[in-house]
Amino acid sequence: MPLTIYNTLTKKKEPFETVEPGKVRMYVCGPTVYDSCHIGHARSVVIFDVIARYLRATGYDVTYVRNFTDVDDKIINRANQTGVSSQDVAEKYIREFYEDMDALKVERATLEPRATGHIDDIIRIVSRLIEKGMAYSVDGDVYFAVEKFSDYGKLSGRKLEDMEAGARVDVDERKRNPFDFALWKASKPGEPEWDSPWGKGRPGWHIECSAMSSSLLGETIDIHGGGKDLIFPHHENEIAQSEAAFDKPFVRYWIHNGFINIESEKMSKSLGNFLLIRDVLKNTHPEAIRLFLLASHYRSPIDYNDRVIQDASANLEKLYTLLMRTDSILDSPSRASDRKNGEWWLRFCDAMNDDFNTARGIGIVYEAARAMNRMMDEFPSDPSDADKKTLATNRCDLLKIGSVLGILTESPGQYFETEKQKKLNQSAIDPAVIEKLIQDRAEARKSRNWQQADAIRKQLEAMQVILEDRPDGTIWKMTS
RNA sequence: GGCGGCAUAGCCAAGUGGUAAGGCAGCGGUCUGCAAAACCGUUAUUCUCCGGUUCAAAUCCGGAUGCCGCCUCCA
Repeated sequence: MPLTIYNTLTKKKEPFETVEPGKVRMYVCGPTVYDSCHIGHARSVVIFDVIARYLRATGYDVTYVRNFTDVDDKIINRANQTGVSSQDVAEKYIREFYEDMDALKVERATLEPRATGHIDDIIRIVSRLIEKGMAYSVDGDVYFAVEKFSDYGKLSGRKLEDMEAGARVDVDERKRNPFDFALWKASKPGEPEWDSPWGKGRPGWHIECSAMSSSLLGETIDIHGGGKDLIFPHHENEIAQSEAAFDKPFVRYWIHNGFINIESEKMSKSLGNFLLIRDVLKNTHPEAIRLFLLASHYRSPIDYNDRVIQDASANLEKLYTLLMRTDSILDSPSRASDRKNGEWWLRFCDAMNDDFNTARGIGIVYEAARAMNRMMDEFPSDPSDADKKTLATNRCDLLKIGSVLGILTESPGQYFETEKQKKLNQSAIDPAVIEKLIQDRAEARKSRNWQQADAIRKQLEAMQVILEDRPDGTIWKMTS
């Protein structure tokens, strides 16, 4: 099955055909850098990270642009509140964004431009829109005239006449239509500003994306993505600006991800339930967060709560347990060396080709895991080379899928060690005490003193320590 | 008021015309000195409800109920 993508513009799944065969040009709206990133940002960034990885894994040459909007009212407000410059605010949160996304194992985009790096492009487009009569300037501000763009509303499915003028829009006498939006804003004293044909000022919201997208990727691009909330007005306005300026379709496929609720409630500042990525990372493995984010379809709303995070964590552990087991059987755990596309990879691609159905893809991962465990259960104590080869091929598929989802990137040993360490730090139990008890138990077992051995097991259980007796010795894990 | 979405087992979640993936939890079993891990079996005659179309519907159409989102520079 060829790749199909649900296009917000047409409200249908469509076969994916790029402007230039084999090449994908995609642009995803990055953050306005005025505050720390929350779990909702993580969802959007991780989803498009996976989309880019998948397109590359299936042979596309992908140019992925994710911007930073680093000049904006919210940044200026933040700067005024905290008494630092807008640039400092932006720098701080760009730095945080990278810290958070690196921790979540998000790959860097091909290009990560900043709005302030494209002021010339912005001015050029705004001038052009004025020349074409699609925009007008008033007192140093420039507005886009929505009535001049006949397709206005085609993305969000709204009609200007339906949008009850003035209902929830500030009435501004200087605007010809209440939905006209600012392309350029005259600066007030102390605000960031650039010279322009309309006087000193700064870009309005939407225009920076049109500028960066067209200058870095071209006037028609393949994919433009972002959160659902951006459909209106942000993306609607981007279409208006870009298509009015260039007279070409702006974007072929619009992709929008759904939102995250917290305990069934919308995240909002007023409810105080904004979950920052850095806080979630304190207690949850980054790959478990990715697993949680990808376990539902990207357009569905999802709920964040302890239960689903525990599920994701348990599932991740299950997969690393499997990898550890395969590695104990395989002499040299082949990595990308065995590049053959096995059954699991092909089935995974089938799922992903259906509008990036990661939920189904993850289901296939678990099926593969079960099949591999079963295979190993049935192995003789000294498995043949043919057995090992089959296992290695399966393992290779699993890791290849993992490299698209951004999971299973650690060695199992490393994974279990860091998880253990993290839980130990939280529980304040001395590992030396645990090791000592395990030794005592080993001796009790040697002398077949089962009562003593079980007593120690119980004692350790009370300390959140679970024992696992293996042929080559006893290992231990911390619970939750 | 306008636009849109969702409703599948105790929980999470795929499935958009051909007879209900997967995960968690539960129960029974294999393995184990006991466990753990792993595996096997089992758990929705049925997809919010009512009509309709069809040889065939969780899937399409109409209606009802419930929940949610956007229309405020929120991912």
